[in-house]
Amino acid sequence: MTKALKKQEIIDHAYELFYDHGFHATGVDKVMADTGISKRTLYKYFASKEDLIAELIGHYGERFLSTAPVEIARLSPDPAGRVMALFDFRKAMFDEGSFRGCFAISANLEYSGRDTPVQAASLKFFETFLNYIKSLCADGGYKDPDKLAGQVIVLFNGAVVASQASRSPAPFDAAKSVLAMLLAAAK
Amino acid sequence: MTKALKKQEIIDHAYELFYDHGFHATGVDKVMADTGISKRTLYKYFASKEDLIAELIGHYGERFLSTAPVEIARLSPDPAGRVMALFDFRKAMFDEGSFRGCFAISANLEYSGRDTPVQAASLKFFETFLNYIKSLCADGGYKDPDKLAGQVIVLFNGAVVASQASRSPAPFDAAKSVLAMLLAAAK
DNA sequence: CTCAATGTAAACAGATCGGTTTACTTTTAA
DNA sequence: TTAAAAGTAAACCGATCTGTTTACATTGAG
Repeated sequence: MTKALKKQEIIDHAYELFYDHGFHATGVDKVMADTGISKRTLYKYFASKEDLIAELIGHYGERFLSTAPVEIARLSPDPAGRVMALFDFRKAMFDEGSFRGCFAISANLEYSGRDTPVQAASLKFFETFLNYIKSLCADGGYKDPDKLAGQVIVLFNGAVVASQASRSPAPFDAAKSVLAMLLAAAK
Repeated sequence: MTKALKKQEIIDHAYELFYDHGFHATGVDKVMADTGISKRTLYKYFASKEDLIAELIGHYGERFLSTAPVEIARLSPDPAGRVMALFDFRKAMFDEGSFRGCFAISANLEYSGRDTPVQAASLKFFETFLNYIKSLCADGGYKDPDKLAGQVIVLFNGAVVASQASRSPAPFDAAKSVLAMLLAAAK
């Protein structure tokens, strides 16, 4: 097995464990056991637990960018409808139980207040995500797409967090009703 | 010192520690040492660490309800302006560095996916908070205050989380601009 | 004054934490 | 074939985790 594959294997297992059980609550021993590797190997690929988590956030971002745009374009062939489709996309994942909240938000809050690689990685993700929303707004032909994107991301984060906390996709409906107004005004 | 005072002392110290350093990252030993009590005393007042955290969420809610309405009424003598004043109230705390995110959201996310007293307590807080927003909407004379409150809380949570993650009050401005539209439409 | 309640300090339990290191085996590529 | 690279298992480090228990001191109300 090549280096890259081994590393990817660690990432895949660690990603699921941290996502499901939290960051401080999941020890590196669990990651080792789950992946089936020794501690030495783990620390050959990652300098520290926090560095591993930072890389996982990058992995989360890449996964999002490689799946969301395709699915969103499928949901709305019309570019103008894709901002709304972003919300439908996430809501659908909540409905089917495959969305467990935003990995980057969860990581950021759990390491909140400190300066760690985790903070840097999550801030980078937020920037990437905001840029994606900006592109959706611009391509949709909306006025002042940068300002609109800033409003949309707040709405989106609120829906994600509330859905995760309440284990219900209902907050997405409230968010979508606000978004509809926002989009109508920016048409 | 009476029972109630002793318990309150534990709560006060534990509240600060968990707020600043996170829940799993803060051990009960730290709470003991900081409060200046023995482990036996701690476990006399609280059955477990998770029960302690659940009570802290209740404490967070009480603290909010005993301070926010007063300050918000001061910020906006006109009831119609108090929904917006809620956002100004929190934004001001971010500006002065005294707001560290929502205690209940942080706790809920860190214990996400499991069924603990922490979940129950945070859900109860969200309900209390939503009811407060509903009362602000109703007293402000807005149409369909229950629906409006559901939209407002999503917006609010999004601003809180984004501010905490980015350590900037800027998301509150985006949220406020959306809220202004929302309130205008519900006038 | 006395006795029960409340507190303390500290040992103990068994487990886990992140991280390093040693000794040995397997794989892989020249 | 051989030597380097990469892997393993496991001991070790010092610290921490939640929670229980024991033995003793303080306190306060009747």
